[in-house]
Amino acid sequence: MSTENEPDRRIRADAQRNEDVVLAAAKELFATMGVDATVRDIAAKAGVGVGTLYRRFPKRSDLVAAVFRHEVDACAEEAATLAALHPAEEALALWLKRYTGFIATKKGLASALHSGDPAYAALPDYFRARFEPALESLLSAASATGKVRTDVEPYDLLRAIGNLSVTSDAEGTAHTHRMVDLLISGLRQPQAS
Amino acid sequence: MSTENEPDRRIRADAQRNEDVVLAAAKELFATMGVDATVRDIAAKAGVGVGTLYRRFPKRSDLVAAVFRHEVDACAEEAATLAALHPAEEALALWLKRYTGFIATKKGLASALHSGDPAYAALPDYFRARFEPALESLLSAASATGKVRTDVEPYDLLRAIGNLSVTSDAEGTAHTHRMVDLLISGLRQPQAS
DNA sequence: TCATATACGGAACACTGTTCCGTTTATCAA
DNA sequence: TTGATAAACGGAACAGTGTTCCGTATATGA
Repeated sequence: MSTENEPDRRIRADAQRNEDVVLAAAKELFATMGVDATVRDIAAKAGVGVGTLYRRFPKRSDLVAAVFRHEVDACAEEAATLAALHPAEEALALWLKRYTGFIATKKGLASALHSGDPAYAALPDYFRARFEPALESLLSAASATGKVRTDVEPYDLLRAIGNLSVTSDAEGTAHTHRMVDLLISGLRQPQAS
Repeated sequence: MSTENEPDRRIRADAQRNEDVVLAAAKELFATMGVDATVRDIAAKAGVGVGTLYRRFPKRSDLVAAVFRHEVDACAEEAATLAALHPAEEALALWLKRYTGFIATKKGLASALHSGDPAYAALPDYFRARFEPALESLLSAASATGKVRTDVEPYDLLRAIGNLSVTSDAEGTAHTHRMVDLLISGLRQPQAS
């Protein structure tokens, strides 16, 4: 229901190409200039007109949401990659660090998310739907090795890291990383209370 | 250093009057329409031109900050009033409820506060400077009656209520009030762990 | 009463997000 | 290969912000 696959009408090649290039430009500008980057700047960086951008993303917030979903996907998919390349326990730790990095880049979005804009209403669910299974599989694989505690709910862990990342000012990310390290080493003591 | 008192030049009477009326209009519009209320709307409601408004508040955010400080003052001053009218233990409980109500109206501001706008940078300190002594005196008076625990830091309590108030959606304020009630009754058990 | 520093009002400016529409182009059947 | 045409493109124009400017009005103190 999301992307039309029916043979009725295929999306035109140039349209698809422009959608990709706009997403890439938006992602980069959001990262460097913050979520307040201008629609005009994004269109210019993508090398398209604003009309083209608006055809695919009728509201500015649609573009923000699309970039967000893309980045959630990228981070979630890395769980499988890490699981394939590392021992379960290590993969878990590596992904949690990766996730912490992801959260750190979402400072600007946090306020937008709670802004009541209906365009963002679905994002929290998307966030959970993608991340919870990803962490779940890492966590259960790690638990199976016996070296990691088994009594931790994936969603609690996701939230805990999110809350630890709510720091007001500079030097905060260092603090966050120390606390997350603590959390990870806590995980490594199987079943201690 | 904040408001000129020196006899050099007194502020003109009409200017003072307009400042008051603008603040009142802004306070009401922020309450009813949210912090996104328009500068034009505020000026219109106050019955002044935008130029007049900008003379006193050079940035929109200055106006937001001024209203915020006014409301912090009002809430903080109520601590003394309640202390004069009620037994210490009761005054504490009443003020904490009042404070919870204050926090509830600051949803829209929360995102602005963390937005990095330098106009808001001083607000957290102002918040703490006004509220911490207010709660401190209520708390120590209540502790003196022996009916309230003595091992609670005022700032921790302020923050705890603030965090409890971070609810995502509807039905949230009911939940917040239940949790704050719990907190208050917890305070009433002297020195239990 | 008058000179003047101060303050006032609101048109105009700059910069947003968004819409509109004449022009261009990818697609596909003949 | 070639048209016909639906789809997509670009960017000027619109609407709604915050902010500035400046000619006019007025409170103040001598």
